[in-house]
Amino acid sequence: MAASSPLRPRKTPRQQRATHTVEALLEAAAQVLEADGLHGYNTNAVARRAGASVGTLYQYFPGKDALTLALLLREDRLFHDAAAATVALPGLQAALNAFIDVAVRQQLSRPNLARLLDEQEGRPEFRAALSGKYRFHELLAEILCKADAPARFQDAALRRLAADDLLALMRGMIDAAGERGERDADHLAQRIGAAVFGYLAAVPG
Amino acid sequence: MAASSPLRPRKTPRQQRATHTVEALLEAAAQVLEADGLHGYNTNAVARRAGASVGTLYQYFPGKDALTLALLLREDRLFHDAAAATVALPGLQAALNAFIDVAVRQQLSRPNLARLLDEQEGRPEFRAALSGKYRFHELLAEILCKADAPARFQDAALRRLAADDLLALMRGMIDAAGERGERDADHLAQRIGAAVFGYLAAVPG
Amino acid sequence: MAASSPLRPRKTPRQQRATHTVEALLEAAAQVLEADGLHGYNTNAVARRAGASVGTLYQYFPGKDALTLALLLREDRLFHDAAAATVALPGLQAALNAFIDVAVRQQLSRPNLARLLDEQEGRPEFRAALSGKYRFHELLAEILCKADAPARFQDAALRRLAADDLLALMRGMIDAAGERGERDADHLAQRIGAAVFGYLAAVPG
Amino acid sequence: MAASSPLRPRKTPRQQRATHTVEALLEAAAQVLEADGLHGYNTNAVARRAGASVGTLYQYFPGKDALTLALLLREDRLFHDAAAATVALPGLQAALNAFIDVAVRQQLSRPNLARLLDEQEGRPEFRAALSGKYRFHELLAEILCKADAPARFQDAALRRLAADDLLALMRGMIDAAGERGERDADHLAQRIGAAVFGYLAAVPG
DNA sequence: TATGAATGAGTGTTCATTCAT
DNA sequence: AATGAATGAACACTCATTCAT
Repeated sequence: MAASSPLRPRKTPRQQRATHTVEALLEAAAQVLEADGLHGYNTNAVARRAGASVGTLYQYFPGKDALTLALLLREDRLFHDAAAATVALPGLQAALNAFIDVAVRQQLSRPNLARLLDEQEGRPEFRAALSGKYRFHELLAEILCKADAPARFQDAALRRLAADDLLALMRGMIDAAGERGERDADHLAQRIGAAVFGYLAAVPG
Repeated sequence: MAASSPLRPRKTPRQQRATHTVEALLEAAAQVLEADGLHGYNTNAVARRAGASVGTLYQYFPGKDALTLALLLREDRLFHDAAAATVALPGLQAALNAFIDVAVRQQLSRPNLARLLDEQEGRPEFRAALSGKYRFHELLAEILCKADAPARFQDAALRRLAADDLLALMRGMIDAAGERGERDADHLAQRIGAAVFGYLAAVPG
Repeated sequence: MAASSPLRPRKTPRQQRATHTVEALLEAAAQVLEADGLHGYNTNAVARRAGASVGTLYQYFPGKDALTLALLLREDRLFHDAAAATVALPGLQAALNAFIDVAVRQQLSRPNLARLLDEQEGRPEFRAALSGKYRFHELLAEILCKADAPARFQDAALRRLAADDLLALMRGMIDAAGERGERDADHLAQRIGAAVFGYLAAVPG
Repeated sequence: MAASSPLRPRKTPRQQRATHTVEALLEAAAQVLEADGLHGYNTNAVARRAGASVGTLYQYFPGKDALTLALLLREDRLFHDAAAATVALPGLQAALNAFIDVAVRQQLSRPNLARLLDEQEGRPEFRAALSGKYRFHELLAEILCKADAPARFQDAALRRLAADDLLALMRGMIDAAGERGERDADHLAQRIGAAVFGYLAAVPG
């Protein structure tokens, strides 16, 4: 199952030790990004912080971008799993509020990491690799399908657009809040809720 | 009194030719960022596209960051000037809608540039240099002071927070729309309006 | 008395399984060189193709050079054994033609491998290890001693020089033919024969 | 005229200083190959020996291979120019002897360099770039057209094959002689002549 | 002053080799 | 003995910056 794409992980670790190493590398990458930003994010620094050598890093990742992508996917999966649980909540409002809450807490926990990864997601190299994964849009869209959602969101295209807008809106507000050093997740979630529900009520169909 | 800060332009061009060169360099920087992204943004490429030499670039800018900052300030000023005109419009709704419109049109004209500069604005090196300039927050805050705005925005802290939130929300939505290739500025502005006015109506005071 | 030279095989395999492993490694090395050239020739690739691990490779060979040398010796021995049989043939012409034929067939069977090994033979690290082995010169020189050979090859120095020249001439022509993709061994052998016999007839004594 | 192929020189030097630098880099590459072999041939070593920095090397050559190719072309051109002058000599024998002489002297002057470059010429990356250049075959073929050459070389295919064979034969003999440390160019040329004229007289048509 | 050649620290990546399991 | 994970020195290459002309 190992692949030779420049972005796919090089080999699936078979021994337990190897699994630990991969985990350590991803966590180190996250820490370096959070602490030192893109500027300090280089393969040697990541390996060092992971307590490994560069060579080890390259055993599992065919290049720096592959490491970044793996980290992106890891964070996205964390968010996706938590967000998926909110979809089932009864009622549009409860589900959306929970969704917002999950997003806020995830992004505020390591604000710099979250922001930098958001930026990385925009890179053309990653678009293809990310397009099929963790579709937050679809989770949101599913929420917008709920019985008590405005009727016009029965339209799939509109729903999709709304999901995109809301995700972007949330990301923008959370990233900015993180950059300002905000820590009060509840307050931020409330304000985001105001924008989100306002959007849903008023967006032209 | 001319300064030697690593971010301040090296010399204020007094001759017309010099002004022209600086303009060409900034425009070249903008074009490179728009077309090739951060990846292709290097001093040699900028100088080449400007029809100048690297040496010339360094005559006017003490370093790459100073060039980036100058570009940031240029774009910010363009936006600021257009946005400032909207503040005087009568009524909260008219002013805000105009403000949104200005923001959408500016950012959609060169979506990649806008997004990349947004990212750059977050860099610590630039925070100090940008903090005193072009305060979009204050423009927005001024709009929120209007007679027909919700009374709770008389509170300066709340107003400031709302302005921050709204700017972030707008940026998030416009950047994402630009990344998706959206071109219909009016439609985007309408959707942003929905979120903005919803936020203002519902944000907890 | 087993040695720890960096070129001598680490241990003489006594068990059959070990012999088999060593064979597999050598054959894998040959295949990698033939298919991927020097560029693809690395210990991990060789081990993988042999169905073994790098660790195993290093159990039998103290280093990459030792592996290369062993391969060189294996190929040389193959050639030597076949060539030695030609020496006994009656008459200079028959013997020489047979010798040429053997050389052509051996080198054309895996032209890239042959060429790359020829190049490796020149490396200083290998000179000493190869100098005492498989002396093709001596086989050729023996042929040049035959009764019907030109009388001036009674001189040992001249004979030795001629043997060197002829081997070099043959290698050069076969390598080039292999590189061009020639497959007709007989035709090539004929042309080589023309040069070889011409040389013997005319070389100044 | 600057190119973006990975093998074409990056920019044509315009200032005199730059021309000197390029010359120095090529000469340094030649010296490193001659003295330290492929093992010591790396871009930093070449730059250092040229009294330049790596960066300078990469201003003129887009990569190590491009440097190697440029050196190959330089050496080939030297040989080609000298060899071309021999074609006009009257008579097959005089021309061929002169050709051999030129080849021997060129290759013996820096035997290791000559051999290593011969090896490099075989690399697939270079085949295309070299195929249209300096066609020694054609020079030799021209010589084989002379009035006093065997009539069967009127056939173009046969002539081409003979030229290939003779070049290969010469290279093989000279490289081997160089490796053995031979210095007597005249003697070597005589022996090569024996093989060459023997080939021409006896090669099957 | 403008040019563009030169610099070299920094970074990504490879691969021969070692060693814990 | 065999495995394959880990190591790290070595090397290719970039690019912000300097400086001779």
